[in-house]
Amino acid sequence: MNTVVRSGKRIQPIINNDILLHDIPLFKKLTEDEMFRLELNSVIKSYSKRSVIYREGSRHSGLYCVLKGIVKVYKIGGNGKQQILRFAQKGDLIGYRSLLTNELACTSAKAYDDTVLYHIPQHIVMELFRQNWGFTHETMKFMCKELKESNMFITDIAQKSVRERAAEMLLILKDEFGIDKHNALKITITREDLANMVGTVTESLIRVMSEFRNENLLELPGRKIVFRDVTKLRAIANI
Amino acid sequence: MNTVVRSGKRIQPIINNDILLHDIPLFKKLTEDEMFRLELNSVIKSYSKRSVIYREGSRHSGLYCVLKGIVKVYKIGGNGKQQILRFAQKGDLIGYRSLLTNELACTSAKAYDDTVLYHIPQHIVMELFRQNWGFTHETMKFMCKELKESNMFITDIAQKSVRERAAEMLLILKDEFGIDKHNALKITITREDLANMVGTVTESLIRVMSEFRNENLLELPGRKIVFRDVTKLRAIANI
DNA sequence: CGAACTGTTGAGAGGCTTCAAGCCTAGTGG
DNA sequence: CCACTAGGCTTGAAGCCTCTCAACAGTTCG
Repeated sequence: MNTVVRSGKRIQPIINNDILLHDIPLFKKLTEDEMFRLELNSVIKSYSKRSVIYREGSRHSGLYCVLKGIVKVYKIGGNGKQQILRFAQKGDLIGYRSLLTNELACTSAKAYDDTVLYHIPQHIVMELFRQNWGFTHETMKFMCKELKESNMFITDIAQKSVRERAAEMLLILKDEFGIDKHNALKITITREDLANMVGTVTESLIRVMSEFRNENLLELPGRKIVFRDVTKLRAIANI
Repeated sequence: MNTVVRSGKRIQPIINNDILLHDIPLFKKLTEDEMFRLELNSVIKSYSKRSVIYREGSRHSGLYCVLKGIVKVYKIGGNGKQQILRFAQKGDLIGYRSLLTNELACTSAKAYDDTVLYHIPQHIVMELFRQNWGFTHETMKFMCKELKESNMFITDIAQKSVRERAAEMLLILKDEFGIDKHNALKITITREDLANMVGTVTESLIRVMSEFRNENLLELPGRKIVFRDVTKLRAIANI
């Protein structure tokens, strides 16, 4: 049974049994030997909330896999405004684009929670790609998922109103991060970040959220977002 | 020297020396044997202008590579409006997403010109992926290019004005399809399609184009688009 | 406890869409 | 070859959605 305890260059003492590589579909494709070589060469890095993992325009040679926490992946527009492209969580890959193309990063990534990443150096990833098709295929499927979501998002942002997009984004967050027993979204997100996901300004997003509250679709106690009528939200989102 | 003349199932007589597989970077990665097997199993398909190649929601088992012509890849939004995601031309791949994930197509593709495609059946592509890392890597790099462009486009469409996006899109078309000796865009594109690329309605796009003409940045004789001041356009695009 | 950040609401301006009407042009059929 | 017609192109007017600017309340954290 492989656990990160076997990891060669364990630099952080955070690792415990909550975090197991074999929980992650991608790594299930590896043989015991490959796994051993991987762990011998990879590094587990932890990031405290709000710390930057990499920045647009920087070079980072390797692949990151999220083991724990949430990573915000975003781009800065011409006017300095953030556009959030996705939130990556356990099992998700980040930084693979510049790995494959040897270009500079075209996005930035920031820890949204206290986050633990698995960093695999470029030559190891490339070696695995060469020798293990299952691993490569799994990575390609992940890329496809992102492409599909990008295509959907481009169409939405070009054609839907802020109200529709906001409803849709709330439902996406609900699907990705889940809700607790009180129907409250598990991820805590600021209004500004929600606006930066939806592709609008904070004030507009707040206005729409207030509408949703007045229509009894949401409750908004403090920073929580509680779902009260998912069916109607889905109708508004027009998915 | 491999040419398509060697192709096994040559169903169309269109093939001539203009179209050579070895012109395409992706296929340069294949060995002579792989190339032979590829040509033995693949089909060259031709599509007349405006004919549909595949439709959103359909299943198409295989990979298409554009040999000649231009393919419009788009998505239909909730209101029935097209959002153009990209134009594929010689050497570009289409339809690889559903190939890798075994899902239904999430976009539609239509021949924009008289177009010739190379269709490789799924099992052959998968076989090549397994055995030839160069081929796989080339494909992954292509996917990365699309992801990068998607990320940029999402940020632009969320943050820039129609005027800025229109200028940028014209410059992108100029880079991708080139201009003739009179500085006219080589691709002929309707105002509606331009609007569907930019993510706006036809009327708004036309108004912006008229502005550009009045500011001596463009000439618009008939259906042509002639560039007169690329520098200023670039400034407006705010890249 | 106070500073800095986040959330909220209002008012006003402006960009973009919608609807409507007419012109142009490319392709078709007689 | 020409007339015709459908589809593409263009402009105007009106109104709505969204953004901007501003002020203030609430919250968090050192």
